Amino acid sequence: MTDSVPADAEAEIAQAVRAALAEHGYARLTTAKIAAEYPKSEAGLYYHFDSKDGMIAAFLEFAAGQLGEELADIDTDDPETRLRAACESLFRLPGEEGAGVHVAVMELLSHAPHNETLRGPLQTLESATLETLTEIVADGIEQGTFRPVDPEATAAFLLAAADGSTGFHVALGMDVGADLRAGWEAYVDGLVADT
Amino acid sequence: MTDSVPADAEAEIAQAVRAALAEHGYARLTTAKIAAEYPKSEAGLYYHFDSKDGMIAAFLEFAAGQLGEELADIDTDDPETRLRAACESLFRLPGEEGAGVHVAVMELLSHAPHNETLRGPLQTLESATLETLTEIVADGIEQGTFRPVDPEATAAFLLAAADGSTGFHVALGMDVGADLRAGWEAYVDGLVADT
DNA sequence: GTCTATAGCTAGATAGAC
DNA sequence: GTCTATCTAGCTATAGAC
Repeated sequence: MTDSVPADAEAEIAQAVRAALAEHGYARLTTAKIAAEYPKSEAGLYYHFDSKDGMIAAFLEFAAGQLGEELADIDTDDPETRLRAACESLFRLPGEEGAGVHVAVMELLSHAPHNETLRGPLQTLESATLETLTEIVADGIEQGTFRPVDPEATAAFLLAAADGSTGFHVALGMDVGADLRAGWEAYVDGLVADT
Repeated sequence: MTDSVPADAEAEIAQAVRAALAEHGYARLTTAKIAAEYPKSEAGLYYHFDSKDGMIAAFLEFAAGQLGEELADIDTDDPETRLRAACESLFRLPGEEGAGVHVAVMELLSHAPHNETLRGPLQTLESATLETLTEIVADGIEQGTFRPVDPEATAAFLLAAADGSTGFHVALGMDVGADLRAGWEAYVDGLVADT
């Protein structure tokens, strides 16, 4: 309970990776840039990790934990409320607090086919999110809140839209933000059963 | 009309960039790898372009042209048919013909916030696609085929889902492919006005 | 555990012959 | 226009002092 700020070294490095990734992007990420976001030296990184990829994997584990907690912390049993809260979290725009993680994950995701080390942690992260969304939708159908859609397909489509909105948004700028929000809200509206 | 195979050098290099990008990913893309997909030497690349970024920008222009043509070639006036054809094209899975372009664009898209040179061409490409989708939806509403949704929001959401499905899919493997297809088909079904 | 220094390598880009 | 050879910078990772 004493990890208020001085977290352990590995967690600090995971944070440094997140910061460096958000600022420079994966393609330009270097251990020197990670060290620049880390209070200690570049060589110090290698005391805690064997390689740069190891540091990135540590960040992914941290990100998976944070996203999982965020989704788990939604404090309601109502499927519609839960789904809307999950969307708020997944569609969070760059610039809003916590969005750096999405941009960073998105970068790594697009590089996953070419990097075996990152593929595992990324699959874990995406699968967990997908499962949570599927559960929410399935619950909603069972309770009669949602129409009897295909839960897997709905969750996959929604998560794809969330992942895509991050990249799409950073490329085009803020002016699509409102459209994207209107888009997912309308999608969720369409799931709700007509009473 | 003699450009059947021996296209001009710049087009050949754009193709080499596409191939190298698909195989190695943006983060590991080097001029040596581009040259490996190019019939001539690495130094030859620099006779036609000033920098590696220039070569990538040339690929993006080529990709924009190809995607634009693909969408323009949809040979019908029926908005529903056009939208479904556009989705077939945008949601094309890795492995299917022509999908390499989507993966490559997706990689570059995620790096756009950190690279000014690529941002312009990418914005052009995504804006053009967005505009086409918006038009199709707006036409459909006007003709009474689609419900009176927000065309901009619908197009943005759909394009985000398409962009995301590429990255999402390559990270998780083929088993979400069917869910993603079911997802976008259900979404389009939901747009069609009840007669 | 953390540092400075640096080894060893590979990248992007250029020089100059042909 | 295309080549081979190479320059210089910047990268990952390690050595060895403290």
